Amino acid sequence: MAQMAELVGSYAGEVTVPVPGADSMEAILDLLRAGGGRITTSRRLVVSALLGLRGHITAEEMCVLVQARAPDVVISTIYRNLEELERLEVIDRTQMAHGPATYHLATAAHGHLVCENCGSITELPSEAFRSLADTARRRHGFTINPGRFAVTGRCAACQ
Amino acid sequence: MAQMAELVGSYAGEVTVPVPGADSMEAILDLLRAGGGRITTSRRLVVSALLGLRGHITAEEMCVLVQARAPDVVISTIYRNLEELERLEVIDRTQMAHGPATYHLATAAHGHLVCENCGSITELPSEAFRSLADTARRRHGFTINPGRFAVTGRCAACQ
DNA sequence: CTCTATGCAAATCTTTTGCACGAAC
DNA sequence: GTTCGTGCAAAAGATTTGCATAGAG
Repeated sequence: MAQMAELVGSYAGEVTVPVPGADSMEAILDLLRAGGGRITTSRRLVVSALLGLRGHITAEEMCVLVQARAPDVVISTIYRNLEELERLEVIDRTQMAHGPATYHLATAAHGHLVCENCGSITELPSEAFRSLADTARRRHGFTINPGRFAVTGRCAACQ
Repeated sequence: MAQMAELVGSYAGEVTVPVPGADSMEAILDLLRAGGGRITTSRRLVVSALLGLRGHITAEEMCVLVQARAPDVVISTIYRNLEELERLEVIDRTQMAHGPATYHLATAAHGHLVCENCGSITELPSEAFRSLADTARRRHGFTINPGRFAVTGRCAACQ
């Protein structure tokens, strides 16, 4: 998030296209509208909950939050809302070891993909490191620091 | 266990305890026997299937393989066998995005955890990078190279 | 008015669990 | 003989789907 601010800060303020993920209510609603989607109460509440969240959330937890303001919303609607937001790349879905999947805004970039060939840098959300971090901790008691190291490989252009 | 894995490289070849993962039929069966476990037909077949496998496998796929030789083995037994092998750290379990979890031998180490503080190096199985690799490819068309970069952080001793 | 999203209920898929019996040691 | 693992059946947990209707544009 801090890194993100740094990198984004070098642009002028004109950019309205959310890259890589939308992070404001209006930007996300516009994304939903873009493909003929409609803005419903449940969608507004789901997006609102996501924006007011620092971490991840399960579909069931989201359902509880949404139902606090719209009791009639049912969990299958929550799943459909989250599925659509994932399709739009507004959120990422992470399958937990045993329990349910968790969802989170796809904005905060913490890791970096560095191309061995052209040196280009691509930001990667910290959630992408969750599984790696879990394995390192569980098997070795090692705490990784995704913001500190570069993940090397070949970018799309240099394959 | 975690500490042992870190130190393995500095020992001479006398060590017979399989660290970090067992990779031969007898070594794994010994591990099962160690805690009072028993060697049954289904366990033998599950271990055999794992050893003759290059990649990952789901519980259901494993069940099919085992049933080819022992038709009466039921899938709950497969789950229990896999759970036990995971507990013994013979295999790793990876929860797939949507479908079922997959299991694979925890032997091949490809990545490295490097402690920022003491510089110690711990090997990490390439499977630990699966989720990271999938995200990088799916979202950015980027192919990571787990063997080439160091994952930094704090080791158990330097927390 | 048209077409999408929702509520509700049921289905599906994966994994877990209780229990009595059979097998390993 | 004791203890552990298995088969069977049922439960549990998470997610998806069909369908009629309400609601957004």
